[in-house]
Amino acid sequence: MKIGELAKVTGVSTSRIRFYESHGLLPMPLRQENGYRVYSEAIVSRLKTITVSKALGFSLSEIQGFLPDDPNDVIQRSDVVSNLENKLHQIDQKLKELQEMRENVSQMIAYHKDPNSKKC
Amino acid sequence: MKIGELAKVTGVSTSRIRFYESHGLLPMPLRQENGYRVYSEAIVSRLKTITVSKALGFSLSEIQGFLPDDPNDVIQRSDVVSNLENKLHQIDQKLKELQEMRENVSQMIAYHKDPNSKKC
DNA sequence: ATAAACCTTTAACCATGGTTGAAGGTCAAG
DNA sequence: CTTGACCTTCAACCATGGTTAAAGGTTTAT
Repeated sequence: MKIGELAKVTGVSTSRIRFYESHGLLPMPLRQENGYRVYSEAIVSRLKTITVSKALGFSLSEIQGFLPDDPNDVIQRSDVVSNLENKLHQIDQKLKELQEMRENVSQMIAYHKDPNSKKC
Repeated sequence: MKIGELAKVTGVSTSRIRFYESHGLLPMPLRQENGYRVYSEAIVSRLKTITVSKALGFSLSEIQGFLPDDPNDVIQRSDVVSNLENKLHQIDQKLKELQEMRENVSQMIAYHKDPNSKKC
């Protein structure tokens, strides 16, 4: 498929696809004779993974860190596992921070609803 | 106090203080004859509020939204509460997503450790 | 054959949240 | 009176995550 179709099926704009490619999140695709990019199906799920990860608050460089270099490489086991375990650790860290944030905001709400209860 | 001292007591750089001022988060301070900014104590807690709010994940425009225009004014309760409740909702949403991602990554690790167990 | 719809690259622009530097004024100490 | 530590403004720069425009080539349909 060409870039326009990939954009359509993934909901990611063509400019963004090229942006991701230039920043190393997507591999350099094959080209047609005329220079048009040609994509395989593998790229669709990779792009979706990027989109989901972004929505979860991961930066592009974080995403780059845990995606395999080659979207066809499902199994570079040791690398992938250590990358994923690393990522899991980061997720747990982020969860902890977010939970602390929730606690703080929650307390701020309580305070503002009843300022007499406690000083902040 | 002058800007340097304010920076020292709040831990916020002078450039950042001027940046906040130019972006409406801090009111235009009085000036000495020579043009130097002069701050009162009230600005210290406002700056600290900004710092804490930022740490809680609020953007500068969100913070601007719930800080009173005049740092001597008491923050309007209803505004703050609804802003905070909104933020709490966003945090809960993000927590949910992050927990889902944790689950996914966790499963990916299990898969890569034992590829025969299940297809992904 | 010509328009539209597609593709290419490079460069500039946008917002966010600042920092850094240049060019200069002011103030206190030696 | 000069040095250093402050202060001023304004403009440029940085990273992040893109979009938009310019200038052009290709493909498809009428």
